[in-house]
Formats: sequence, structure tokens, C-alpha cells
Amino acid sequence: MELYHPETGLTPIQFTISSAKVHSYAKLDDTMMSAAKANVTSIDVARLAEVSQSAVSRSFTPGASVSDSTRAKVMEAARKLGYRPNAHARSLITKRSSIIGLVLSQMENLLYPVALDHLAKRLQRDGYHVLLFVNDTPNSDELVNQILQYHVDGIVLAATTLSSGLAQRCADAAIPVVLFNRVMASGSAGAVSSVRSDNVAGGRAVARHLAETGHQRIAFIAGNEESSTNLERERGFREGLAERGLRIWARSVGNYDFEQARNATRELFGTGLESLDTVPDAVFVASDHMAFAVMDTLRFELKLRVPQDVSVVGFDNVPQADWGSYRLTTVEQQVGPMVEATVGLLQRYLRDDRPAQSENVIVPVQLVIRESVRGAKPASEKRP
Amino acid sequence: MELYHPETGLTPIQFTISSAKVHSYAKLDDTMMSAAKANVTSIDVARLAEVSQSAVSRSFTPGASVSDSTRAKVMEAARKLGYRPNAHARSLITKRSSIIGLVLSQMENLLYPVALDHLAKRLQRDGYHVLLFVNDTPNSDELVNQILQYHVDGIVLAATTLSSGLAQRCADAAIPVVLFNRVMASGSAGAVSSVRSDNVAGGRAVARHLAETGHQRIAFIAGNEESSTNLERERGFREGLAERGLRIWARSVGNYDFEQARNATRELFGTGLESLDTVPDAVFVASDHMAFAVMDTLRFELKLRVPQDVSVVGFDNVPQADWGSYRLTTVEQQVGPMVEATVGLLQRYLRDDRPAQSENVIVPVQLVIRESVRGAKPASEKRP
DNA sequence: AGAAAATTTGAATACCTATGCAAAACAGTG
DNA sequence: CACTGTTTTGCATAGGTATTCAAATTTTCT
Repeated sequence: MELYHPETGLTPIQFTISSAKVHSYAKLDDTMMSAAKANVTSIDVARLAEVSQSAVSRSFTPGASVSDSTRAKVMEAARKLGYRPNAHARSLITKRSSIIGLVLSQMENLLYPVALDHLAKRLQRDGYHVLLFVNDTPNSDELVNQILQYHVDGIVLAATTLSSGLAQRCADAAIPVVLFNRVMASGSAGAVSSVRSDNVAGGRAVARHLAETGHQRIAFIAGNEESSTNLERERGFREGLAERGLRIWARSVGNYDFEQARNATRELFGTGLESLDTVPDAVFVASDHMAFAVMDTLRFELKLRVPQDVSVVGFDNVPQADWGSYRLTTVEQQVGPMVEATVGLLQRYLRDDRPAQSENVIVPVQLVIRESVRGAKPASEKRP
Repeated sequence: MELYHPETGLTPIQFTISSAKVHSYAKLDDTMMSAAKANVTSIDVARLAEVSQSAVSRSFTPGASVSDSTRAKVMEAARKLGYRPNAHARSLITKRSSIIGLVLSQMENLLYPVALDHLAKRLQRDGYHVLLFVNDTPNSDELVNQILQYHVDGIVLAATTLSSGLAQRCADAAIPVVLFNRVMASGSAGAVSSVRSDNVAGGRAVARHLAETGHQRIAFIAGNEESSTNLERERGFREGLAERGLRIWARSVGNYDFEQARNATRELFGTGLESLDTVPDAVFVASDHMAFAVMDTLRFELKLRVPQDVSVVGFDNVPQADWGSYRLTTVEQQVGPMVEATVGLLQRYLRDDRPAQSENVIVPVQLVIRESVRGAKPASEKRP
């Protein structure tokens, strides 16, 4: 063991060089030995199998015209040499990369890891793969450049805070784009398809639920005020309240951020705590991630009980909402169907020509009642 | 608006086709117009700039031999045509794809989304991108095939439950592989580099902390019993206890899974609840993710208080450990330095030839004391 | 100004695979 | 068997870029 300073300029780190011997291939059979050779081409395989390079290519192309016998010979030779078609050469000529670009900006919201997992697995099943772009700088020009260089077959934009310009520019480059969990501002020129939840219905369902359980002073903590998700949720919420003759009693902004949600909570509840009648008796929070911050702040900082003193409702139904400490009543975004719809749109755009009009899939949502709302009876979570 | 049935066979979904008109390019200036043309090649640019194709290529290659004047001409023409080098053609000839393959298996552990975020951003800064592979089937052969087809420049294996064979086969193909947060079983033939936390020291620190705070009946809930992370953490924990004349009083297995951790908790605490003296007074849980399940089960199902009745310590320090409902004392894995080291190793392997010996970077850990251990005084989290 | 050195340029080629086309092999029919 | 129709095969080429080499240009120095 010796001390070492990785060239990255890290603080001191333990660094060991194992004494494991280098794997020697000398005594292995030819199968494994040649697998070690770096670049086996279709020509090498053709030579060994005593066929033409075309035959090799066809053997690896589903539905191509090859006899069973030659395909068998080719596959055998390929196995021996450890050959696999070069994806770059292939996509250079087929003009299809089998790569889908995925643009993310906020990994904090726990919905995105879940969606990423679903999407990657789903695409993998169809032979596609996900190339990840994390939108850390707001400079979308550079990001577009990078995406287009890879000639991805399609793009999924799952970044709530992303400029619509990016979507537009990708669409201009004749690459199918699907917005995930957001929609383009209606004023925009282009038409970009989208998949999103029925945020309006979700917001409305929350309003009804809070009204039915007898809440009077109902507050709202918004996400990013310009995001389509927040606008729709808030609109549905307002409409639902209006139906029952109610309105938003107090409002603050959490910007989809944990800390800002804590501040928003302090803002709504911090003053007038001498009497419970002067603070909200329920809060609808635009995302689960913020709702957790709200609940923690209410309980441990402001010493209020949830749901006895204040009811809290979230949006997303991330796994943590079911955890015992929160048991958060929330609106479920059905990630599975959303991913399914996203892939469905992409595949159709890849097969046919892109339609002139944009398509907007809206996946239904469902209120999941747990224990963060006073006076509600939790439904069994497994439904018939 | 019309009803529609996405071809994916979904349950009914609302589907709307917006009436937005297709963007017309007719009146736009030439800059934007040509940006819409799908495949602009370096030859097109060369023609417009009145130079050779080589000049175009060189203009886009940092450090190549081009005069300022021609580069300016080329860039101007490229801008007009909306040209970007084709990454596939480029990597075909340079034999470098600027793509790093990342293999994940469990997104549930919240450490991985965080690490993914860091890694993607870090690589992006250096012009690399992450191609994601989710290891859902245990059939690693197919996965290796897929990875190798893309001729990735390097591979990061961050799948705790992944067979070591995969790592070996990728290393055979002359692609640098770095194991993230795991190490290869010492019995294995090959030598694959790794970056991991100092799990042994972490386990030992937990043992000391629990001993110092006067705990007697100390239990351990293991992760995946074959994983290197679990083995090391448990070993350090045993050693640390032994130093103080203690040993593991009870043990169960949670397999890094939320539900299984709940069962493990029931197993350890379910019987003999009439007297607190017959159940553990502290539990070290091999991951935060499981620790949350343990705390919830203790508190809400078994009606035990944390930390008054039972102390709980986790491992990872995921963001949720700091949430008010948990305030979990845990061992921090420093994701930043780990990612930095991973990228450092990869880049060196890409530049120089791979070293014959494997390198194992061990990143130091640090006990983060919060409020889930009885008798401990939480240190301020910001240290001088 | 002129030679020498340094820089810039373009033509040609390689990277690896898929595919159109024509030739070849094969199968089927009377 | 002769003929037609079908399947299989190999040749040659395209796809878009980076790079070698030699030629051309510019710069430097005496």
C-alpha cells in the first residue's frame, strides 16, 4: 500500500495497487484468446468463415437474405473471434444510431430517477439506449450541439426548467422530440409533442378532497412558477376550489426546491402561531419532494402536527411518499404508462414520417389517500 | 380533441392533437433555413467556404494546423449551414467515441442517482457523455454485447449485484473498466480497477461510536451478503466492536432492499417486546435506504422510540438522511471525490496504456452524527 | 532579396458496415 | 431435361470524417 495523489487534485486518498497478476491468455483456448483482440472487423470474420464481407453483414442483420448454412458458419467464426458489429460504422450508413438522447436537469426530484430507470429499461428492450445529457448550465446552445453531434434517433426532454428553444432547435434538425412531464408554452412557434400527466385533473382532485374533508384555509406552495406542470396543477386546484366556493387562502413559492419549500412553509406559518385559526389548515404542495420539506418543517420546527393541525397533500407519488414517517396523500403520476406513451410516440415518429401536428398525450392521474389529511379515510392501496 | 389508443396497448388515455401550425421556414433568413436541413457534411461546408474538406475537419479539431483566416471562413460557413461534425464518422476513424458506458442495476438506493448526476456532469465538462445500461436481466452476456457494440471509451460499473464476469469480459476487450463502489472478489483472475469508500473504516467508526455511547446489545442488518460493500462494512464493524470487547449481538439480512429490511427488523425485534432488555439497543444498517425502513418499522409498527429505545446508524449519507423525520447518524460516502477519482482513473487509462496492475482507490469516509443514536451529541454539520 | 525554415493546404486514403445490382446457385414445374 | 421463378451470394460503393504526405504558401533570418 502506498500513498498517492490522484491527478485530479483530490484531498489525500488511500491508494493501493493490488498485486494481482495480469491475466495471461497463453493457455486459454482460441475462443477466449481472440476475444482479447481489440478490433475484429467483419472482414476478419469473412476470411475465417470463407465467405464475403456482405455475408457477414447480412448474418447480423435481422431479416436479411442469407441461407441458414452460411449464417451458421458466420456466427461460428464471429464467436471464435469475439466479433461484434461496430455501432458507429453501422449508424453511419443506416443513418440510425439506436440512441435516444435524454435531457435531465433536476435529479433531486425523486420522480426522475424512477422515470429514468423505466425509460432505460424500456428502450433497452427494443434495442435502443439512453445517452444522458445533464443540463447544468443554462446555456442550451452548447447542449444542442452536443446532442446533434451524436445523431440520436430521438430526444426525450425531461427537464422542467428547460428553455423551449432547445426543443424547437432539435425539432428543426429533424429529430423527433418528446417532452416528458412538461409541455411547450402555447405561444411558441413550433409544435413539439409531449407526454404529461393530467395535472389539471390532479389539482382539481386535491381541491375536492380537501374541501370534502372540511378544510377552510387552504394554502398552495407552488413549484417553478413558469413551468407548465405548476401552472396546470395550480389552475386545476383553483378550479376545484371554486367549484366548492373556496379559493386559495395563502400562497407561496418553493420552486421545486427542498430548501425553498422550507422557507415557503415558514412564510405561510411562521407568524400568528399563537392561534391555529390564523394559519392555513391545509397545504397543497406542487411536488412530493417539496411536501416532505413542508412536513418536516411543520412538525419539527414549527411544532405543528400533521394531519391534526395541518393537512398536507403532494404531487407525484414518489416511493418516499409511502414511507411510514410521511404517509403522504398525493397525486400519482403513473410513470409506467408515461414512459410507455413516450416510447410509443418516438417509435412511430421513427417509423413513419413525423406528423405535421404535435401530439400531446395526457396520462390520467389518481389521488392516493394516505394519512396526511385530517378526516380522510385511507383507501386500501391495493385496489381490486 | 379526440380519443386515441397509443399503439402500446395502454389503458385509455386522453390524447389531443394540437392545432398548432407547422413552422414555416419560407420567410426566415438563410441561417435558420439551412439549420433545418438534416445532414450537412463537411464537404458542404468546404464548398461554401471555398476550401478543402480537410480544412473543415481541421477547423473543428483543436490544435490542428489551420490558419486563423481559413478557420474563420470555415466557421462562418458552418454556422450558416448549421453544420456539426458527425460523431459516428469521427469515432470510426479516431477510434474514440467520447462515450463512457455506465452500468447500473439498482436505482432504488438513492446514492446512485446522486452519483449518476455527478458523473454525467463531470464527464460532460470534459466532452464525454454517459451511455446508460440498466442491468435488469441477470444475463450479462447480452449486456456486454450491447456495450461493446458502441465502442465506448470506458466503462463504469456501479452495479453492486453485478457478476464479476462482466467486468472481466469488458477488460478483455481492451476497454478500461472502473468499478464504482464495489471491488472484485479477490479470487477472480483478472485485475479490474475500482473506486470505493473506506467501508472497513466506516464500519469501525460506527462500532466505536455505538460503544462509546454505551450500547450493549448491538445488532447488524446486512445488505447483499456477497457484495464487497457489505463484507467490508461488516468486517470493520466486527473489528471495531472487538476492540471494545463487544461482538454482534444479533444479525439479519436486508439485501439492500426496503421491504426485506422491514422483515429483518421484525425478525430482530418482533419477539420479546415485553421487555426492552431482550431486544437490541442499537442497529447498524448497511445502507441508509434500508435504515429508513428500519426506523419506520421500529417507530410505527413496533412502537419503539428512536433513539431513546433503539439507536440506528446507516451508511451512505444520502440526502434523505438529513430530513427532519430521520436525522440519521450515518457514514458519509463522498460522492464528489469518488466520481473525481473514477474520472481520473479513466482518463489516465485513455491517455496512457492501461497499467498491468489494477488500481484500487479508497476514498475516506466520515461519520456524520445526527440524532438517531442515544447519548451522542450531534456535531455541527459545518466543520471549520 | 534570397535561402531556409516553418506553417498551411489539398489530394488521397482508411475507418467499418450496409445495400443495390447483377451473377450465380437453387428449387419447382411440366 | 429445359425452363421459369426464387433465393443466395459477392462485388463495388457510399456514408462522413481524420490524417498522412507531399506540395504550396508564408514567415524568418541573414
